[in-house]
Amino acid sequence: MAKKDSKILDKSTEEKIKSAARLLFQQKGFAATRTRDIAQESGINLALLNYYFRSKEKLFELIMMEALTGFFAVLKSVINDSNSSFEDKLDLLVETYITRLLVNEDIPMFILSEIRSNPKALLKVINAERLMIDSVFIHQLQKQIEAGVYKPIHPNHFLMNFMGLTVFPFVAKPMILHLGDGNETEFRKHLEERKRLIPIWIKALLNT
Amino acid sequence: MAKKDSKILDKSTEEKIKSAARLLFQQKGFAATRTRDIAQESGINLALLNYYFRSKEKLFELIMMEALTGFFAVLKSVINDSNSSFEDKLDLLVETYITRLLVNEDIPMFILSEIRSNPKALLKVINAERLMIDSVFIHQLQKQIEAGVYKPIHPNHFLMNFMGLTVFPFVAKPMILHLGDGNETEFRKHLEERKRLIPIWIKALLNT
DNA sequence: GTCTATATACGGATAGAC
DNA sequence: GTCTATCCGTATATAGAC
Repeated sequence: MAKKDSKILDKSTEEKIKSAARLLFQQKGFAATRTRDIAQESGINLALLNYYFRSKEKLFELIMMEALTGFFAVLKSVINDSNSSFEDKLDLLVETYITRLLVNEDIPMFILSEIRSNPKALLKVINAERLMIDSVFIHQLQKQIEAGVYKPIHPNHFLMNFMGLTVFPFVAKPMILHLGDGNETEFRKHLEERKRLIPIWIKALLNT
Repeated sequence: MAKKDSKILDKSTEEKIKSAARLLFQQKGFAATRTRDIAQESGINLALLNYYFRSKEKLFELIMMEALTGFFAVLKSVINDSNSSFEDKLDLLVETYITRLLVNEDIPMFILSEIRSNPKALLKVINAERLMIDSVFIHQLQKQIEAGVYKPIHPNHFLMNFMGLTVFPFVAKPMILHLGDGNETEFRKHLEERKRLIPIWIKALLNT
């Protein structure tokens, strides 16, 4: 934001450090990541890390903040749009998230595992609690249930099912590859298929 | 195994250390856990940790090994039992895992996040790859599909759906509590309900 | 087996030259 | 802004008395 007027496309030092930090923090978590490794990975010197970001912790908070806001930006914009139907939102959410996660597979594990050690981090970014449960999305679901389109279900179950089907494969990828017959490419192919399948499945669950 | 002849029920020092280590490693992961904290938590002295387990790493490997074998013991015994039907296995697996995880909620996150940094750890314990995909359980599913009882589905999708619905809530608990209306007790109540619901849902998916 | 004291290494952070 | 050299706290591990 500050010094982004540079006409050159080369990443600034600051950006190089952030990229490396993102990579390492997301792969290994805060505690297992060494600032020295971040420095090396970004091709700069260790001292510059502190010069730009003051401390490992500050740098981490920045990365986590950006990951969280990025992750929830989509969600927030979609689930409270009153111009689209429940079914539209369902399609859009699944499609958008799987697409994004396929280019950045480590995000869910990163967020979930780090939040476990520091749950307050969530509060800063998603100031609104009950973000999902109070959304237009869920209200529309309840309308549909009242109208008899779907069978009754508790919103929390719906939430668990929806997220479970969509993001769990990314969290459990190593295990799934090991238990199943999967190689990397098979895995990605299945995830692509799930963009289409999950909305269908979710509706099936809502009719059961 | 070695010195378990003690007639006293008090936990041995070795066992006290292991309990504390289990607690801390599972909550915070390997890198964020300090051996000093394990010592303090178990009420013994730091030196004893190395006396019994040689190093932090060795202790961790032991804890992880036990977690993995515990986690997969159930799975292995159930999925290759040829005397029970596909549907029986489904019920039993969901019931067993939710029950166990409700008393030890950190296990899935612990396994999944540590495996990410060290995927080879899996190989040691689950020497058999394709454990799931080559099981009687999955073969029975395919028989049912051939018989027209269920619609075709790729085993990997089935695996992702099954695990996603069952274990994801435990992995994402903090997020789910935050996004939903959940307090701790609601959460547990929903998980109890899911013992009954998930098998029904899975069958619904298999008919879609 | 259990403790206190300590060796040793490592990782985060800064001083200061350029 | 960027580097090298270094400080200093902390964490693992061990020595050695009891």
